[in-house]
Amino acid sequence: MPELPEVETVMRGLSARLLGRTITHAATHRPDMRWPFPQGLAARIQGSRIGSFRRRAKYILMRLSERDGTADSVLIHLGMSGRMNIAAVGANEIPLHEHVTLHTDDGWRIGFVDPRRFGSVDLIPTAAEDQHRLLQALGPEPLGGDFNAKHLQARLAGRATPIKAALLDQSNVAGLGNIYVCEALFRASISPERLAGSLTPAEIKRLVRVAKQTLVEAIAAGGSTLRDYAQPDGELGYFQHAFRVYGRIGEPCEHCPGPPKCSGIQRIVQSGRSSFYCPRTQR
DNA sequence: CAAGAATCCTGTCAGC
DNA sequence: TGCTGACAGGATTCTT
Repeated sequence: MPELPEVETVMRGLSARLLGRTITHAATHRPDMRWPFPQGLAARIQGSRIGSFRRRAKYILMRLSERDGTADSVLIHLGMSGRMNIAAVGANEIPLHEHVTLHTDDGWRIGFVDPRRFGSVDLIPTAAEDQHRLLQALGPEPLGGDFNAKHLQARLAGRATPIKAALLDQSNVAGLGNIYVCEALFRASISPERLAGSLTPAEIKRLVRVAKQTLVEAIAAGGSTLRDYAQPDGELGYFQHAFRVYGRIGEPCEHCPGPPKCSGIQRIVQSGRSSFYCPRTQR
């Protein structure tokens, strides 16, 4: 899925096109994705003006202007394969795997496409956004000041789980996914198999620094384009060209001579997910 | 409680 | 070509 940099990029794309527009028509094309859509979703957002956008972890919050004394936010998660298509209003047929469609007063059609349907859409009161069950247990934003060595140290202390899994745990830090955890661990020269509680203060400090750095660079690149991710306007992110270990099995890492002197980047499976790392430089 | 596995779903690609 | 199995950016829920 889209991890934090991709979600941030999608949110910026939506914001550029939709801010201040009115939703003239909304429709759902099935009753659910990861979870059932809230009752009357389409009818409840139809006629609303889009006031602002916010990202929290890998969630997008589209805030609607006040109606009948309360303001609601549309909570969107892109799951693994979710995409937002923005196009000029054209043919009437619904593209394959488009589950929600919005139309704006200035003639744009926004389609939420998600083949695997791990994504979700909910409608919640803006005033209670962070109390939502999906947001309530999230850890700090990785790019915020609250994600620092002291915080991470406290969260990792005594933990017997691999650091890889600890960083994917959204209650420790919210927004890192498989790619950026692999990349951050490489940059910090820490093996994904190290037990979380065994990291030294110096390593934790380094990890926090390079994780932020990786995300900042990825956002600047417009995210990473793998199979099916694209920005709302169809632009492709290009951070995938900057991957140092992700998907690069057998290649030498940037510090190593590579085969035959060194077997290069390896792939292992940890809690069902691929970890890519260099066993020689990551200890 | 904590850690790991199973689960939801579809598409794509490698190998035979 | 067509079939099969592995794998994919996530995160909850179920087992041990």
